[in-house]
Amino acid sequence: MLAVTVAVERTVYHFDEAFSYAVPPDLEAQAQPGCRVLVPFGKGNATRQGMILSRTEAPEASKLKVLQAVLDPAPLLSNEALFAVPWMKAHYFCTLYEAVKLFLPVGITYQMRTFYTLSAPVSAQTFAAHSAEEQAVLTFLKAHPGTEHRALCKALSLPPESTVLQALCRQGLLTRSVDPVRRMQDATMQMVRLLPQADAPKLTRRQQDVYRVLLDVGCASVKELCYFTGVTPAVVKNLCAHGVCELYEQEVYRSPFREAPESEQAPLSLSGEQAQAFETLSALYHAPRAATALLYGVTGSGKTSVYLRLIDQAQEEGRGVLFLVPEISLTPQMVARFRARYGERVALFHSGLSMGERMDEWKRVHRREAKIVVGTRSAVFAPLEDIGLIILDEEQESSYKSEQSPRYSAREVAGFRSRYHKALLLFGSATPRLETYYAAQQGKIGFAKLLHRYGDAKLPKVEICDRNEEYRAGNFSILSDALYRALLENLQAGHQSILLLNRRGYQTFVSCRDCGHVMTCPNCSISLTYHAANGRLLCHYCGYSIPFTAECPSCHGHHMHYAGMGTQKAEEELAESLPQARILRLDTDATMRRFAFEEKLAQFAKGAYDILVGTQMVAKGLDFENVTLVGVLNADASLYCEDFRSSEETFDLLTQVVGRAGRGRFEGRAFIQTQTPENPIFSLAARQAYPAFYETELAQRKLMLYPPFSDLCVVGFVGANLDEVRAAAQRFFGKMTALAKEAYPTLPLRILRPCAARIPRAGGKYRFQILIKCRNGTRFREMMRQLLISFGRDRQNRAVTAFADINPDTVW
DNA sequence: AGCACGCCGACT
DNA sequence: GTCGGCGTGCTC
Repeated sequence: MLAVTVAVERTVYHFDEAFSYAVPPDLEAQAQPGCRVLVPFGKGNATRQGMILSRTEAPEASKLKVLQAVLDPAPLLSNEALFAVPWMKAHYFCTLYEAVKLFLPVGITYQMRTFYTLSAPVSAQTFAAHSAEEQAVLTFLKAHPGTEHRALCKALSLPPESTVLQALCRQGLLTRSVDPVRRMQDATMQMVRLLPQADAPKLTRRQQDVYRVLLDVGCASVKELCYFTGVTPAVVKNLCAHGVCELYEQEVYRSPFREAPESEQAPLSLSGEQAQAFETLSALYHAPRAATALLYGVTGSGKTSVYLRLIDQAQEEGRGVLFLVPEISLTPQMVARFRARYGERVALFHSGLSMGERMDEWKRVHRREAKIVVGTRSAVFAPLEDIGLIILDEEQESSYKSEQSPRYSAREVAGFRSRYHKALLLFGSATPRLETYYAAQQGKIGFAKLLHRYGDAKLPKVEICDRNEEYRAGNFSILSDALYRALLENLQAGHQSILLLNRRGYQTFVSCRDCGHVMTCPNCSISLTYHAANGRLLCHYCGYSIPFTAECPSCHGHHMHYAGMGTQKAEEELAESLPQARILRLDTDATMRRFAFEEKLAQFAKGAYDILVGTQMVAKGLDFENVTLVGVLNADASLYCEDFRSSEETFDLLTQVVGRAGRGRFEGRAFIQTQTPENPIFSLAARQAYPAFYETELAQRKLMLYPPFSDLCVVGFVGANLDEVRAAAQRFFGKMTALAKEAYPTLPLRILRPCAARIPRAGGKYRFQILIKCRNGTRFREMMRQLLISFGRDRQNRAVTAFADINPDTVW
């Protein structure tokens, strides 16, 4: 007897597995792995969706439940995806179906909807025996059989908690059916074509116009035909009625591209250094095995040209390409460049697409009509076959890691796919993560370098401004004297400026305005966070805390300071000190619509503004000729936040923002405002000296046992009651230490005690965490799986949910 | 997460 | 003597 294993939707991690179902004979042919199905599940045998993972043989006597229906005529998931699903579950502690969903566009999902119909005509006697409300339901359903639950409630304005429908079903008057409904239909276009035997009888003038065009082209969309001939659709319809032509539907794609591609096949000319990098990477691309490589290229060295040359090559050989970018660098210019070069072969995926656009781009890739996928994190799941090349541009970006369940890393998933396809996985960056550069240096992955700016453009001159001096002198403005003067000069010279307000981790750390001393944890080399609730400074890595005092422990001054600053306030202050300047403010926050953002940037490019103030987003990717001055208002904000990656992120940010100035013919200047000018990170970033930064930072990581010398695993606990959350975390900690000792004595582990999360309360729920320094291997993940399952099964933890995240990119 | 089974208190 | 409260346990 044929059986299938099925990933069932809406299961919970601690009882999730591939469930087996018997396949009735009539579904045997259709029940293929990769097809969605409906299955009975649980005590009540409620219908649920599932995904067939594999076909197996079940013993004749087994009492399996039976598959109800197969929803897809052909598999939606490839063998690769089916293979990846259990892999995702093991790595990211999600359910099988959660993993399945990542591979599908949302629009393609079915929703289970309840429909009501009258079981039989209702006699007048029965009708009269019911309440007014019930009578309304019966009357409505007589007129509109098969009405969906929500529509019915809306039409009769029934309250959501109403039990009228249930009651009528119980009495046998109504029949309820639960059916799957596609969330998003295929888009179609109405087309018209000439019928073969059509000899034109007497036609009106307008009909003749249409007929003549159709003779020419054979078929056309009704819309276009009407536009072309200047008639209304009625004329076309009439023509069809005369048997001259016929209407039909054709599927069309909802496209995220606003314009047709302008074909431009500019030949790529590579510099000697670029050509050499290309040769190195090309050799890895052609290797018979999967390969990983780092393309380390200083800002402005032209990494993109190398990428494009590699993509050309993969295209010529007919292999698929996955090009991933962080959200912020997916600019319209970049998309246009890809479109111009590769036309319709490019599919685009990013968060700004509508559900329909996303689904249709997915379909184009699934049908092999597009072989180049460009997109952000989730594009890593695109249904590409025969991948030859995967590129992760700006690989250090934290947007490659999902912060919601399933907490996958696009880097790792890309690694999985490159191994499956024996493809080249290429990481590109001017400031790679330490882990990646380390692997390249150790020879674990390929290494190509671009050490010179293209065309030998000069780096801007960088000045580091010591804010402490000025604070002591009473200048608490957001602008240091030097930066203020430079802005003024730039304004008078008619050049533009960019100011970065570093908001990552701002307002969390405490520092002294007199001497610049930053309060850090003695155990973790991480800055302490001020908690107003108990008036203490806290370390979220180890739980260390001290009472907050107004006195600086270093200089005994009394100007301890922990306030942050928003872009809005910065803009106001700026307008006050430079009233003649036209200021543009840009926020990363999703509050701003996509178009508004693009529009404003275009205006800035045209010179409608003098100064651009913004957050992280202004630091990366923007390329304006006339920008000759860049200022970082608060370089420290991201530096002393409680994350071991803060140095790396700050270095990245500063390097990028400094690279924004002087990209055109004018020489650029950059100003970095800081309270800790003695920190070597500033002069290193000013010189774009990544290798030197890498050496110092690597030594730190080794000392503190941080990546690449270990992996970090965060176990998070969430619940409405603080005591219960704390107790649950404590129990987990106890179980884990015991299990580690008994069952995994050889596993390298350091389990830190439970403590409140960095954001201890969010969405009305309390959050605790346990931090573990570990080795992310099969055995560690197996141990974590056991712990999470037993946690979920323990009655005591009912009010608390737990999750695990290995190597999260941002502190929770 | 749902859903049913089961064992105690307020009603016909 | 029955309806239904929610505590408990299972999900092919």
